[in-house]
Amino acid sequence: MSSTEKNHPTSRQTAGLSVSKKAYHHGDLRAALIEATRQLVEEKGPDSFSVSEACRRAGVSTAAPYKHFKDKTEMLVATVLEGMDRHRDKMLAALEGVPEGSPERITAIGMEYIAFALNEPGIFRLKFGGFTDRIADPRLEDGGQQSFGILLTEVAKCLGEPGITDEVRRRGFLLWSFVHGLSFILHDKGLAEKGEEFDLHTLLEDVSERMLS
Amino acid sequence: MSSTEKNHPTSRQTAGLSVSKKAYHHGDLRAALIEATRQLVEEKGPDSFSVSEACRRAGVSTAAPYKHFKDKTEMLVATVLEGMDRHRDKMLAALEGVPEGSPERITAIGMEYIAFALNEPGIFRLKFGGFTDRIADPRLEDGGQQSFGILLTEVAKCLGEPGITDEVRRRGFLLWSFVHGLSFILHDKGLAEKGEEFDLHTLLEDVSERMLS
DNA sequence: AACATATGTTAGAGACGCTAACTTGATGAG
DNA sequence: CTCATCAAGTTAGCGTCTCTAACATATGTT
Repeated sequence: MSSTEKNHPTSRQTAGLSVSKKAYHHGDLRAALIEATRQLVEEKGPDSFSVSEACRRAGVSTAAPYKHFKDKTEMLVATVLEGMDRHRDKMLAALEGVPEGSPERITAIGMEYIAFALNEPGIFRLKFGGFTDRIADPRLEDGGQQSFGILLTEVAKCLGEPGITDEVRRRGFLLWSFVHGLSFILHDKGLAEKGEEFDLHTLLEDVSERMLS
Repeated sequence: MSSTEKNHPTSRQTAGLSVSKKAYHHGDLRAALIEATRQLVEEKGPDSFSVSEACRRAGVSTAAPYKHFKDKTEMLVATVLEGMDRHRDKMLAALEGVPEGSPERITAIGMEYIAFALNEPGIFRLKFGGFTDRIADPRLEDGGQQSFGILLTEVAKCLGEPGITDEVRRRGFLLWSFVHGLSFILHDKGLAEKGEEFDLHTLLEDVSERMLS
């Protein structure tokens, strides 16, 4: 996993926030709290997460986070954003070496989408499970659009379209819906119940073909 | 509309018509609390829901619910179950008058699924957004299986298969994934953003045809 | 009428979110 | 080097929340 050491300035902030802060007492409490939050969200589930417990894990007082985050919600949002970054990077990495314009690129994105839901169910749920519904943060919106944009680009190439046409957008939307729903179902029921009944890769290939033909 | 619930001796009856239990102090506090919970979950969102506020709305003390529910989680689960009953009934009602074996029955189910996500986003999120992930309640499992079963029955008839064969299960699973994902996306982004870009009924017809052919 | 039980109440413990006020330590100016 | 400044931590405490314990009362059975 991401070995966030105290000396490494690994806290890559997304646009909009102040520049990287230097190490004072703790080192990089902001990053440490995000990591603690991520762990707890995975271990106990997003509903059972508490700021206090994250503080205990980070070894600071319960008031410390409020020097870095406005409130609990912003702390979770920051953790979600960090997860979205990783998710996007992994999807892009999954495209490496796969021939341009091949439908296999679509399934590669889908497989990575599903993998994220299964490997990081807590973050997946925070990102897509409705937690962000009532939060108006442009960074959340941008992250989602970026992921969708990656898919649309591949769909356009697969269909031989010159760019993001209406037809591309429509097909992409259908594919996105399917993969999104499939991820949720697998996330809910677990790989054991449904992942063994159907081979995921075959399933994705099947759907990609149906949607792109 | 009958609640098909088998009760253990302590908890008598869910809300509904066949109230074999007479009115004591309140009348039917259990049903009142479920209704208050449902309202609050829709108004404030599941995350902001508190038992205390439901008590205020029902006009009882904050300790009263614990005579009817083990804890906050069970109170929310009861509310979700009530919503699942309504959801299932509405899906069945949507099939009335639609010719047997026609793919229109598939789209009718899908439209009702989506309608639930849009009309009752709070309950939808509680049911599918991961809240029930760590809760092992057979009634939750049964409810989901029932809805899936309705779809599978229609898929079998559409494909002309004798029963729930492996192929039916596979096609149904694909359709379910798509509708599930579509509901989530519309739930997230709202009908304004995506529902205007694409006509939902046409979208569903399109996908049904692709999946069933 | 008397009793047992279901259903409500008040009081309070313990956890949590968050704020106010104080303390500490790194940094840069002179 | 000294010191003022300010970021980043601390403790103390308020209000709210979940849930329990102990008590009070309605119901309906006998």
